[in-house]
Amino acid sequence: MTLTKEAGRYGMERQPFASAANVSERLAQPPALAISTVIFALRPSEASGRPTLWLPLVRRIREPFQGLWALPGGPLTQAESLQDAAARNLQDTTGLAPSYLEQLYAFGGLHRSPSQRVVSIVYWAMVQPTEAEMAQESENVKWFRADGLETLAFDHNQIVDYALWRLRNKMAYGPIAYHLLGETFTLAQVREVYEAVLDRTMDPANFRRQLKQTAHIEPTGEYLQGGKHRPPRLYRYTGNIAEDSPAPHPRADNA
Amino acid sequence: MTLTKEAGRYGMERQPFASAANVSERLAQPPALAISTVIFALRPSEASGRPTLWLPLVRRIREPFQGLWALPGGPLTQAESLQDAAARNLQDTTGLAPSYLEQLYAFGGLHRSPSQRVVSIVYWAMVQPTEAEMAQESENVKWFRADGLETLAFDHNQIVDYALWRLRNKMAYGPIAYHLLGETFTLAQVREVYEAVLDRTMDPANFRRQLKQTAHIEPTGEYLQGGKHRPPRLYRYTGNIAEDSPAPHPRADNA
DNA sequence: CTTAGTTAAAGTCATGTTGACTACAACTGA
DNA sequence: TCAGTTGTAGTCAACATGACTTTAACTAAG
Repeated sequence: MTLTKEAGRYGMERQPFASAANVSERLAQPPALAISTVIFALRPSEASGRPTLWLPLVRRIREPFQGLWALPGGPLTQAESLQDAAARNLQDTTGLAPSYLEQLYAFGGLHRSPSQRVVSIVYWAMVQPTEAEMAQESENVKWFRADGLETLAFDHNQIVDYALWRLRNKMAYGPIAYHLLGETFTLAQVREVYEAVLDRTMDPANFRRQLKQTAHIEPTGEYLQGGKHRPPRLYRYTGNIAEDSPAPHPRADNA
Repeated sequence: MTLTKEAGRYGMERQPFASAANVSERLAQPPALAISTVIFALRPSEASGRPTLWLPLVRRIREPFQGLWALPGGPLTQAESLQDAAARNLQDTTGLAPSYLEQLYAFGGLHRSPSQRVVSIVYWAMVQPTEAEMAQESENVKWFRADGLETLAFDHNQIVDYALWRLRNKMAYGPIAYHLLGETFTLAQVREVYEAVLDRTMDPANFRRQLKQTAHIEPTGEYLQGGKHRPPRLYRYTGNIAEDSPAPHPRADNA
């Protein structure tokens, strides 16, 4: 089982190893370090009216990729941790507070940006659709449907795809779905989130049974009024997001 | 559901957001970027003789933390991707080829290093115990048991703990265990890996049944000779590591 | 007031998986 | 030949899952 055989498995490019002698040369021009954030929120689809995934993008106002849409991001400030930087991006872009925030991946390919080499540490977040209704669209900030995106700047299409993949993976287990909803919600709304993200219908009865067993939710005692039919019971999330599994390391960012 | 309430959930530190005006100031002194690798391998325990997890550490030969043990790592070369840099660390340190290599996490706390701020992109790897028997110990490179480590340099204890947590998590599902073994192995050896990493005994009969159903292995037709008892059948791993779930994005590092 | 229509909510049943356990086979060494 | 050990297969109850049925609660039309 040689290295060459193994290399194909995890996509490592074979390449002669640099000698340890030219350390000074390596440090000559360190790569730029950027923080970006993939922000997911729920919005009713124009067509069906059912909730679907959306994310905000910003328009590039300079080269490279001027005019194209890109993930919100920027350089890392000296005074802020990685997670703080991601949260600040989110605040600057949408004006919303993140209901969930987690590191996605560090992208460090050699040719992600045409001129200088850029290493991007990307976070992904979820915001609740309640406050402000995510209204803060402008000339250079716009919300897009998460699936079927047009061509974005840099490798941001791949990054969004990866974030979507991880969102779906985390959704399958763990109670993250609640962070796309408001403070209170009906069980049908939770199911709609699962159906939208995982892209398949689920039996309402079985879904209810499973939720009551595993997830930490409790009825508020109130009911959602205003509908045309029997008003559904409202619930509240009571669990702690830090114990999701598989999940990121709690406080891994703080040191 | 305010930001303050939410902040406690994922451990984000509340902090005034920097204004967008002082971008030039931010770029004045960019953080240093380092690549480190947590390398796991299987070794028989001195006491019980059963296989346990070990990892190689290097001694710091300069300040800060001079004399303490640390994860192998170094700066990022301009010409190599993040994963290549991690693989080079592994090669320089152990001389072994990685059987598995995956990004762990980007650690970017403000005070990880006393003097300059350092952002570390950490990978974790698994090597097979066969070739070279991991013999390459020296004055400044030594193997340690993964549990019960002494105090390491920087925040490397936390990083190792996180890597262990993720290894256990990945082991529970997915067929990564084979990457700690050689090309051929017995089912009992696989079970011993699970027992060592997950730290609990497993029923041999049930373990066999599950493996045959899910994991992709096939008998080689040969048997392991030399034991005192009935010779066990030898197996070979036939699956593709890229389809593990949950897993890192295939080729996320290449762009 | 009655009834049709819709949704919430709970229950039923067959199927598959899991963990604990038993039984048998194969081999070594005394 | 026998005792001891390990590989291998099978059984069984407990449990979770998916598909489905049934009842309850409510609105709106007639």
